[in-house]
Amino acid sequence: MLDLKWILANQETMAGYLKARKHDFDLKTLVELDERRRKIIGETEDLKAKRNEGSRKIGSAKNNPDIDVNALKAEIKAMGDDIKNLDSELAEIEQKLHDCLMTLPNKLSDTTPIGNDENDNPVVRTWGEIRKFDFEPKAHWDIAEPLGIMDFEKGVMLAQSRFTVLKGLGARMERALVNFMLDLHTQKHGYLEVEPPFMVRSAILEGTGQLPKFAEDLYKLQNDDLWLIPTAEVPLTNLNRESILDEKDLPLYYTAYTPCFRREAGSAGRDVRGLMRQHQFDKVEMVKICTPETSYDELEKLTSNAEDVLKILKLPYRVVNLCSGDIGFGSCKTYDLEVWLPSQNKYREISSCSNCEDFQARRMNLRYRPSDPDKNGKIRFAHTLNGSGIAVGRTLIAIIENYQEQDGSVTIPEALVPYMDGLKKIEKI
RNA sequence: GGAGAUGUGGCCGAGCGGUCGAAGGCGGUUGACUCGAAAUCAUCUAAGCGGUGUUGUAGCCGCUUCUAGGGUUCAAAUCCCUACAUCUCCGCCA
Repeated sequence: MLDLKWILANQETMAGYLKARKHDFDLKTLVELDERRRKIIGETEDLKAKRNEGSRKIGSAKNNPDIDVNALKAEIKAMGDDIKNLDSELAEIEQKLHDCLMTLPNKLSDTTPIGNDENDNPVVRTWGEIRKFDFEPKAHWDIAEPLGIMDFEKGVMLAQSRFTVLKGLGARMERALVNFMLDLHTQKHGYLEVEPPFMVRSAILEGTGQLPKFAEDLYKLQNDDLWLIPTAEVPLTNLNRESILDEKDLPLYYTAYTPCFRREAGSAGRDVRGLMRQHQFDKVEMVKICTPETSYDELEKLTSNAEDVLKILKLPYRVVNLCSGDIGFGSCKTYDLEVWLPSQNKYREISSCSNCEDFQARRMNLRYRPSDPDKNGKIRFAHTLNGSGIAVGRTLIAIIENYQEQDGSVTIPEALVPYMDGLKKIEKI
């Protein structure tokens, strides 16, 4: 959510952002709603001021028998209906205004390039040597199934398509990757490990921006106001919602491993084979809460924290800066990390690191008290950032494909060996 | 699931129909003392919205907010109802 006052004062800028995002939005309605709102506030507040004054008079009439209390009561009571009507009209308008604001996307950073789609995302940097195979590299499903570490049919049998069963060393490596990533972020990068609920209330999803606009992407429980989380960003960012933090306690760094649940509505036909696009997948997430002054530096650090995972695993990747047409609803600036997949002969997204500035903080009323009262004594909204650190299933894919051998075995990356009980290779038994 | 108690500002905690946006304490601010620090003393210290005003964010006026949503009343933190949460006891359960 953006500051209504800011939007009204910068309508052209906002319209520019919307155009760059290719996002339809009727700013005029917003302006009109606000005008009506102010008008009614003026009327209702005048009436209330009169009412309060009258009530105060009655209160003081105890020691002043000259005042006709009954007449005053009748007079004030008569105003009650008007106030009630105006208040309910106001509530209706404010609800509409709020609904409207909640569907408005975030601003854009000056450093977010203008573009139409993923083809316009500039590459910021590339890391690692792409391995030259002296055989035709296979797709991960053609390697994993014969090894007995992934079972796609069983996933479908138990649930539906886009579910997979990991078995044996496949399941083991998934768990090893989670531990490796969490250890890295907690021990080397200074994050606090968190295990949050995997289900959250609607208001929590509104806080991070998944609701109200993207309900069709989420799994909702039938009998409760609870949804399965699509990412740990949701519970982590909301951890400090509706509170006022002290600047001296910032920045806050959180990391969590959680499964993520996504309906993948609208992605029918894409990545239907393999582990690439699942309804349920594991992810280690990083979230930061910080001051506006530091949030872009924190984004660089956050991104490099995610890159470290790939560097240590020696997986070639590149970093792209998402353009205005590709960036997410709630983000001002996003770096995507794309890992090299030999079978597809291209880079594929494995992490997404975003600075949401105060967009989410406004939605969840997450604020902080600046420590320097001379400069910025007022309570301000914090900035929030999130990034995958990183998607575990896709890391498994990347390892299997990049570390595959001609005989169908998979070498285990050196850094992961200690997490695999010293095992160096996954082979056919 | 059953019974009872509780839910107040950044935090703790009083208040139980009007003069309460709310005592007191902690924390924080500024000043005094000090070479400096600690201690002590004094001072200020809730947020949102609307208006006015300065135009870079002061001040002033008003409205709202004491878990949330309803209700009673001229008037509610205070009374009533509902929901949610916390604590205690019982039941159930991993």
